[in-house]
This record gives sequence, C-alpha cells and structure tokens, in this order.
Amino acid sequence: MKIETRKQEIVSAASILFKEKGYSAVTMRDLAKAMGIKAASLYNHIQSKQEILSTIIIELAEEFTTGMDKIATSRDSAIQKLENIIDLHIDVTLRNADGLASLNNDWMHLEEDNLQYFEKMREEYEDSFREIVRKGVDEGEIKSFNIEIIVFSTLSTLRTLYLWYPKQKNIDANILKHDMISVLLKGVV
Amino acid sequence: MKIETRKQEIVSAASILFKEKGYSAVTMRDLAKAMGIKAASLYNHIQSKQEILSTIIIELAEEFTTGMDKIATSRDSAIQKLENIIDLHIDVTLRNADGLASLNNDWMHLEEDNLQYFEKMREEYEDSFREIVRKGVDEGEIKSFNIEIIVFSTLSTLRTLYLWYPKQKNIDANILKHDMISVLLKGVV
DNA sequence: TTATCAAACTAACAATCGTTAGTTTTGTTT
DNA sequence: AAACAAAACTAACGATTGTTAGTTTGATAA
Repeated sequence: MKIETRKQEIVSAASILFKEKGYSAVTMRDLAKAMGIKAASLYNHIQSKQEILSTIIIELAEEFTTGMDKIATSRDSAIQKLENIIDLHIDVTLRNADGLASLNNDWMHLEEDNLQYFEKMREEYEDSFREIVRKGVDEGEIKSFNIEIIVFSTLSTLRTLYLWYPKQKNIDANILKHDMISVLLKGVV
Repeated sequence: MKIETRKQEIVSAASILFKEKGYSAVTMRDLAKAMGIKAASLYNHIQSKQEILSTIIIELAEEFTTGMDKIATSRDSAIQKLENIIDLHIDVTLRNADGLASLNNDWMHLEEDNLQYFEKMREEYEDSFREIVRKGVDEGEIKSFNIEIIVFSTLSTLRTLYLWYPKQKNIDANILKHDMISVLLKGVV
C-alpha cells in the first residue's frame, strides 16, 4: 500500500521532532511544516497524533521483547547473555535512534490500552534482565554486588545510547560493541 | 520572605508533576489543582510557568557546576575524583530527585537566556569530566578504553539515578555510594 | 480526452492553553 | 474595631490545540 510509505515518512519526521522537543510540545502544525504540507493533510495518512506515538513506541518495544526472549531462553552463559543484550541495544539504536527518544521519554503519553501493553513489556524485559544477572551471580560468573545496581547501571547506559551515539563520528558498530562490553562488564580501573 | 516559602511549595509540586508528565504536558490548572487552589492564584507567587521551570533547572545545574569545580581543581587522584563525582550525583539525587527529571528531560524548554546558560554549564561539566578521565588514562590509573565511552556510560548511569533511587526501599546512602563506585569503576565480572 | 483517486488544500470547530484584571476572603497588627 | 497585606477567588482574554468537513489539485489509466 502506497499509504504505508507516506505514513512511514510522517512517523519518521515525527520521531525527529519528538526527540527534539517531546511529544506534547510538538504540534500537528509543526509536524506538517516539517513535511512541507498543511496540518489537515496529515489526516489523509494517519488517524491521530496519538497513533503516531504508539506506532513509534510499540514497534520498538516489541523489538526489544522479541530480542530479549531469544537471549533469555538460550543456553548461553550469563556473561554471553549480557553481551547479547548489549548487542541488541546497539542494533536497535543504530536502526532507529530517533524513535528511542519517544520510547524513553514519552511512553507515559500513550493512551490506556497501549500504555498497559507497553508497561507490561517493559516490566517483563526488566525481569528477564534481572533473572539473567541473578543466575550469573549464583553461578559465580558475576561479582555478587547488589543485583539491582548492576541491572540499573547497565540498563541506564544502554537506554541512553540513542542520545550519545549520533554525536560520535566515525565509530564502527563492531568496535562500539566491543568497547561497551569492556566498559560495562569489565570495569575501567 | 514568606512569599518564598509559598513559591517553593509551588516549585516542589511542579517538580513532581513535571517528572510524571513533562513540562509541556502539565498545565497551570493541573498544578493549581495539586496545590488545592485555582490557576490564577498561582500568579500571586510566581511570574510565569517558565519561571518555575528555570528555578528548578538552573538551581540544580549550578549545584553540579559548583560541585564539579571543587572536585576538578583538587589534588586528588583521577580515581578519587571519579568517586567524588559519584558522591555528588548521589547527594543531589537524594535531596531533589523530582527536580532532576526536569533537568534531564525539559531543559530544552528553557527560554533563550537560561537555555544558553544551562547549555554552557552542561558543556563545561562534561568537559571537566572528560579531562579527569583523560588524565587518569594518561597516568595509568584508568584502563585505556575509548574515553568517550567511559564518560558516557558513567554519566548515563548517574543522570538516571533519579528514576531508580526512589523505587529502592531501605537502601542506605553510604552503601549505595560504595556499591555504585564498585559497579561503575571496578566492573561486574 | 475523460474518469479516477490519492493527496493536497481552505476554512473552521470546540476545547484548552497561559495569563491578566479586578474583587473577595483571611488572618494578623495596630 | 479598624486597617492592612497576603493570598485566595471569579471571569474573561486572545492564542493555540487536535481535528473535521468539504474542495481542489495533479498524476495515472481507460
């Protein structure tokens, strides 16, 4: 369907604006201007402003859910699973850094149903992460620090990649992955 | 001045609402309702919605600037300086976790002058951080990973503390500091 | 050429926004 | 009791919001 293409253009333009000013501060007239058309014309392609937001966020959240499921159910070691999680975040960030801004900062503006769906996915993602770390500590692969702190500090860094990566020039994805694994898992001292 | 007290109450209530929905999505009527008064009554104590935002953000940014200046100009080792930076972030987070949400997510809604002032402080803060790490690497205290990745991953975690700390129950500040230093500097593997 | 249809347009709506003006309430001081 | 100031109120403003209705444009197919 051709309409899908045009809708995707709108979603992409919106992702950039949402990243810069947040969902609430971006008006349909702002978005239209960025597309070079009038605000009313947007409604030939989308149903509402809310639909744009949920398209951006739910798609990304499902990517993370799918990726985490594969990682968590594998037979890899805890360390290998953590490395795969880092990989997952870097891959998604490279593909859609703009959309991740909405996922991180504007999820609370989702309407009822999608909000619950999103929160459920996020909770399960964090639970899987925690479980991987817990098992890693149990089996002596990971130092027995406070598990919550390990999960929090790692996830904070991975979730903020979208802000930082676009500013880095000429950094190869594979080198980035390798360095992130070193810093996050092996420490800097 | 008594008016300062009432203004501070408004700023505190606003910090909580801004944290939950972001600056743009919080209306003066929302804020008034949280205070148990009418929207117009707010203007007996503040000049504008914008003034509330800048009060929250600039105050915190200056705290970080002052703290970083003391740390950066001391004769401590690079490692000790990093530990002091972790301390600084934890201290500020314990004192004003709600306000940090605005500093992290709504700084772009500051008006021209304050926006430039804020951005200058943030840039200088990051430069100081980078310089500490650089010197630490030069002198062999810190592993020679990509400096930007070290700065970014550490700062991401510290900046996101405000989201995570309030959810942790019964965690002593000193234990938190100790564990954060362990995880951020010494790695988890 | 004519018919078709996606995709743009103009114009307007009801609701809500931050804010102002002027008035009343409340509590303290003289 | 009278006077005062702080802090609340009611009412309304002009601007902007997301969105709808109806119309025109422009490219493609018959």
